[in-house]
Amino acid sequence: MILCFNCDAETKEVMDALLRTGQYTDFASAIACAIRNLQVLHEEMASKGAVVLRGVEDAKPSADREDSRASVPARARQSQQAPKPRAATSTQAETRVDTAPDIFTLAALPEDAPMLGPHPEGEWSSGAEVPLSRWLFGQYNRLLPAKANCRALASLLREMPDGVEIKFAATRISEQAVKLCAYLQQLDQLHGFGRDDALATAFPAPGRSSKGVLRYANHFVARADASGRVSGLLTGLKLMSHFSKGGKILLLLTEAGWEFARLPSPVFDAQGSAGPQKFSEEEAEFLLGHIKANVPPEEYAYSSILQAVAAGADTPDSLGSALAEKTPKEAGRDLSNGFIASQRSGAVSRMGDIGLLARAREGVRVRYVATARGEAYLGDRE
DNA sequence: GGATCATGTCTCCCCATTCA
DNA sequence: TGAATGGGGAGACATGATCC
Repeated sequence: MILCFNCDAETKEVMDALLRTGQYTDFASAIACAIRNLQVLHEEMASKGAVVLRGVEDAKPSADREDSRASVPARARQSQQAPKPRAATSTQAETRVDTAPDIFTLAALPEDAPMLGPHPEGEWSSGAEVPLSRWLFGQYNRLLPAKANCRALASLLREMPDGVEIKFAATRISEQAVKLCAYLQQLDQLHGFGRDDALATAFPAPGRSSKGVLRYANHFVARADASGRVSGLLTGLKLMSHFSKGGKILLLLTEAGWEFARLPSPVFDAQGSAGPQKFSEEEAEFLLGHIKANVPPEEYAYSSILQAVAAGADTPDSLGSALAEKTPKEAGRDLSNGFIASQRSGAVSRMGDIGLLARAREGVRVRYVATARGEAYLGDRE
């Protein structure tokens, strides 16, 4: 895109000086950076009434500083040393976020329900046996982003009550998700969460390639293909609905998406004291009930995996083989082992988030174990 | 400290579609 | 009709955890 604007000699000299620092490749990158900074200033001023610039030392997590260690529980102190944070970068080192960004908090939601979209018609009826290739895409590997994005979409609907344009929503929410990731990484470090439990998994890490942000936008918020077909985690879980108007695709929450967004979150609403739970009991029960009633592919995935595990297919390889053998085949399609592993791993991780299945590590090997909730889920179905 | 395993994330290739 | 583009999917690579 090409934009033109008038600029006086003094401003031109400032831009030349910025380019001479070597930190910007051209005028466009310097201007883009300036506009982003202006946006941050506006948001900070709107929400907090002031902007505080801090040095890198000040920006380190307080738990790392000697004077605040006494207030950190012993278990958490030990665990701070155990897990290594994801690839540290200069940007990450300077990022300190005490709370979830406003857009993900309960306070950002409209008081009354926004206009909601109809429950999307699905291809599969309740109780259908869904081929592995038609389950939710395995790279939708966590459910916490679904909560975050329902909140964020509800927040955007306050400003745009007639529907949020899909590209705007994807861009805006994924940018905010980078800040959320920084906050969640801090919580992971504080609580000593390893890979299986990390809250920040699936969110785009700050300071890394913009492709991670794009991936988050496409996979976890929404994207439309050339034919206008919308995909993504929220669509797959029927928490979001969409419609076309004036050549644009607009997004709305479904009733389930709105209800899910409204439930208090132990992660996003804790204001710096978030505990180790991803979902409250109420959130987990709500999501599970919604999936059982309204999302046949996910319901079938959960029950197939729980049945296979109960029958002894409780390792990654044996579970993959069992699923490939026992789930229906899609005509004219052979699945590679890699794709089966991706589908299996994604579904198992989502089940872990909702408390149906746990990974038990025995040395380097993993066994899948149904939790009490998982056994109850299977019992209810049979 | 190297090897191994499981999983998460990123990149690239192939193919279908669109455009000139 | 060939070039350009975009998306889906598979594989590559990175990371964390553990064993020996």
